[in-house]
Amino acid sequence: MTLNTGAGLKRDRVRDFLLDFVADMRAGEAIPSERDLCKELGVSRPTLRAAIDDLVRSGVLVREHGRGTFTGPHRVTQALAATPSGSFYAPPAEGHWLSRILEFGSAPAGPQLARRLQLAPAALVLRVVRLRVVDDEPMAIERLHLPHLLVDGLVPDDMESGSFYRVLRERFGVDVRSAVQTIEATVTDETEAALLSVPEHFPALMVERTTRDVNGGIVEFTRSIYRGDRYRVTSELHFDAASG
Amino acid sequence: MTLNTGAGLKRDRVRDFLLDFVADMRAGEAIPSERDLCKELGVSRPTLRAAIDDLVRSGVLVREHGRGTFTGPHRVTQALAATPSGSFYAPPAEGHWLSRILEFGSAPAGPQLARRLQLAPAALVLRVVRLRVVDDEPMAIERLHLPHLLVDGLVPDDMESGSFYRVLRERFGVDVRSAVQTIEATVTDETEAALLSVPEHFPALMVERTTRDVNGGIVEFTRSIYRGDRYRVTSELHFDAASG
DNA sequence: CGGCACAACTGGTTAAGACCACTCTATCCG
DNA sequence: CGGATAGAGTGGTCTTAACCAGTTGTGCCG
Repeated sequence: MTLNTGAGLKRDRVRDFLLDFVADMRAGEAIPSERDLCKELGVSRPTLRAAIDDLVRSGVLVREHGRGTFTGPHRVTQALAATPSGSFYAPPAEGHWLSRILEFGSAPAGPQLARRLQLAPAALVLRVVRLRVVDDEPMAIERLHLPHLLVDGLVPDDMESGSFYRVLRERFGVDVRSAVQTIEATVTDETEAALLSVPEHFPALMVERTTRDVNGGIVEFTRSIYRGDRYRVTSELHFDAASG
Repeated sequence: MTLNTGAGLKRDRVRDFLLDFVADMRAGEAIPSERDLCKELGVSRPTLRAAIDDLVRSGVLVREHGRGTFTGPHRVTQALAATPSGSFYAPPAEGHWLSRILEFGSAPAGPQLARRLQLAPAALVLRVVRLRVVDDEPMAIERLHLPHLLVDGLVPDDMESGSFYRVLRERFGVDVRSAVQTIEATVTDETEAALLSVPEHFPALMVERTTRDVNGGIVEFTRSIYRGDRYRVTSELHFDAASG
């Protein structure tokens, strides 16, 4: 167990060594302790930690304070192959989609939300935060905001499974018609990373969506964080003659 | 010039101090040297560097080896406000869009590209790599691949400015009609970071696009990297009665 | 007067060691 | 027998102290 004597930064050589070392381990297995690795590789702990930092950032390793450092729960390459393509609105039937409700309650809109939902700032808004899970793998965090008046009587169970839009239509007579969404690149913050089981600063998509009903009234404003390694957005576009 | 004595990690306090310090500086201005800051703040250099690392990762500061550390060329909040919304196909007329051609040449397709473009692996493919620039700020890296047969005689100048799709139509009789694109979250690698003037591992959108002409033939396969702080994708969606 | 070399910066990397915070386990005491 | 506790092991943070590698300006020498 020794380091390549090749050129390059020591930190990078340590990183590459660890990458090889980890390659034929199963997910979630522990690697040797930092102090042991230092002795075996003949590098200082800061150097070793810098190498591990890289691998933690890229999701290969996961640290647990007081317990050890473990191989990541998944490989990114595997993850990419499993990515469900399709629109955000019609997730593929494959896999067991579930929602874990993290937050459910009403409060006054406040200035920002009031503008987004075109309500008075004092109007009540139902705020729901849910974790979307497919086959026991967290996929996304959705933060939904709906005018409370529109969905009075909605209970958390309504959002645990099945189609929320169907519930809106059948129970509340709200007929969703159109949406404007913006997609942008971001990275996870601490809270999001923990919920999605990915490292902090992991690539992610932030999607903001404003949905309107048939009358043009705003039904919801939703801000979601999707895991970058599990989600891709596919869309088809058509051009008319004037485009260029 | 001294540190808050508040609780929390020293690294975080240094980071917050620098954030304040930088707040009323102009873009591109130099901050004091690391050694000076250490003395003035009473922290060790690794601690200071860890704090600076955070700010470099988030784009607030930019390091230049041998020269110094500078405030980022932009503020993220400013950048978000200036983000051009709209489709990828009709960038707003505002701002001076330019392209810097980085690569321009033909080569055999090879197996992967052949599949993407539905060509024989030995067929020639024109590969163009260009940096899209708006108002002197790099925005995106586009890697285009076109069947060489389709665009024989295309020169780099054709892609420097104006609409590439118009050139295709007027010069080569290629009438672009539809495209399928996928968007996913990623972070910049070393090369991309350098070209886009952002830190490595900066949030970015990767967009893959396959474009077809009126006859259904494949015109191009393009893989682009867009700066996450400068680009957002907005789309409008309409539901029919069956959706849910 | 001009070009080249050196010196004095800058950030970049690595080392060795100390101490803190958290987790787990094994042992001791009730 | 069971629960509390101490200790050993883990990662987390911070310090001091070098040396390496680029950049830039100054001053000497041709």
